[in-house]
Amino acid sequence: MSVDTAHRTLHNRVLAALGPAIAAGEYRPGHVFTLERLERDFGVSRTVAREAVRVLESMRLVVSRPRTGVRVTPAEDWSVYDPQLIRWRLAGPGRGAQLRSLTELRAAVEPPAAAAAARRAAPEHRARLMELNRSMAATGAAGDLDAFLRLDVEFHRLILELSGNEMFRGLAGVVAEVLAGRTEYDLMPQHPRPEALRLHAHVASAVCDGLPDVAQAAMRAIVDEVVTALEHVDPPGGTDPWHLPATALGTTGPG
Amino acid sequence: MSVDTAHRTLHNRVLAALGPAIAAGEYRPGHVFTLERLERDFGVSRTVAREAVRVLESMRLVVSRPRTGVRVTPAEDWSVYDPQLIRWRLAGPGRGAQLRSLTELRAAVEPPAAAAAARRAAPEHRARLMELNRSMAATGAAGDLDAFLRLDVEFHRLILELSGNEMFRGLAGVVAEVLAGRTEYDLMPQHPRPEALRLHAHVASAVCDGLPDVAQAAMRAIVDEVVTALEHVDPPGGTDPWHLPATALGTTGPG
DNA sequence: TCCCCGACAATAGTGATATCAATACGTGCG
DNA sequence: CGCACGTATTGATATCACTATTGTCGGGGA
Repeated sequence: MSVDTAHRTLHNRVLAALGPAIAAGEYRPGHVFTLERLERDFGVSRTVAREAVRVLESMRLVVSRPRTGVRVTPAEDWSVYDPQLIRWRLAGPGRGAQLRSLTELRAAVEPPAAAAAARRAAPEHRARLMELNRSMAATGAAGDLDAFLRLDVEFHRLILELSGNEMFRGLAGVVAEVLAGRTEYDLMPQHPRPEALRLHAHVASAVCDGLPDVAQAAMRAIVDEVVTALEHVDPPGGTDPWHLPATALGTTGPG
Repeated sequence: MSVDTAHRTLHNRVLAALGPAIAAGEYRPGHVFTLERLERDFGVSRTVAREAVRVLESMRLVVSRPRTGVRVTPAEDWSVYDPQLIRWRLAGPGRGAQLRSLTELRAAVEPPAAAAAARRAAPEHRARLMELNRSMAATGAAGDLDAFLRLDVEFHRLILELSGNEMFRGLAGVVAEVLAGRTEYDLMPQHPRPEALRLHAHVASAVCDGLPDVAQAAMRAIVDEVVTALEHVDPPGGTDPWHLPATALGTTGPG
């Protein structure tokens, strides 16, 4: 999207270099930068360096203290819900772990979100779900995976939005990233599995008809399938499934 | 907590004034500040004003553009998971809505987190749960609500940490705020309800014994009770339950 | 006459630099 | 062992030049 605006300013460019490096763990917790060092390394003024540090500080990646410098914070203190940090981690070596934890988060949130949507969504918005589902079926049958992904993302985003809960809605971007990550790593079959499509249809119609329990159960079936598939190919402590070829994984349906 | 560190720097003080005001909706989306205006209003230098704006920008409360100024963003674009923003909203008129949406989020996440804890927690950490639960029972019986709240918070925090999912763990602070908000507004009885305490015990022992389904069900009972109590006293579009006297609400157990 | 488009100028953020103040860490002395 | 002082580093200010954006104005075409 707004890649240009993201790098429009100098401090954003510093951030785009420093943030991912810290997020990737290239600097141990406790590592200390000095502003002067940042100025030299990035060839920027003190003003710019400090602005970058302020943003990093606001996501708790670093703390800045007089006489000490800018100290890297232990990862457990980071603001793990910061969209920018999520993106940085998804772009780095932590991608697998990040996608796994985000997938579990999805699995937790989307079923209740579907239930809430069935309970609270405005009537005029519910039909859009059915429409989306029809488009998904058509695009899936045609084998247009790109278009299908867009529709799948849109479907899940709409559920989260219709839930009427701003915290649920706030995860729309995360869900989009996870879905994109799945297809990117070939965890998606060439043609979406019919069963998964049917489950999406169930969610849509249950929300339309105002049946929270049905919507929740159908959505839970969707996300649980994704989670168990992930666990199955990735026993705790095992290798990173996102870096294995698709054939070794057994593809799963749309989520 | 670190109130001093939060206000240690000038830009943090500007932030502490501007952030809550924007979060409270005192400035309409589209409202424009100029840096010069901020300098004058807060009596700070341009550097400080800019640093504050950078942080606000990183939580997407504002966008800063040349020739335009610093424009307030529509609320639906805000980074609603930013801990600072959550705190600001909890401190303002949006407190009720914020607590409600956070409670629903809790209800979604904590049961799967309990299941994950039962599946993955390190053996040496599980006993601590039982210990905490015993303390809760003792403190609850003694009627020490403050100490009980601390233990309750600690209990739920531990579950989220033992889940082994960093996104779940990242909600520990949120859960603490919600629990504190509940007691603060007298939604808690003088003595915790025995049934709720028993449910907490069930969660603890199920996690200890590695029974994900039991842990999840018990935790779901805990949080569902809270959510339904909340819905019962606050039909959609109704008045704000957090501002009503406790007697009108019917108190509920620890959560 | 109206509308569209390009150029220009006003405006506010962006970036750089110099300088001083405040602070906290470490050392060494009492 | 504790306190004070030196100093390194951030915190804050002032001021400059640069740049991007937008609104406007004028010209030309429909």
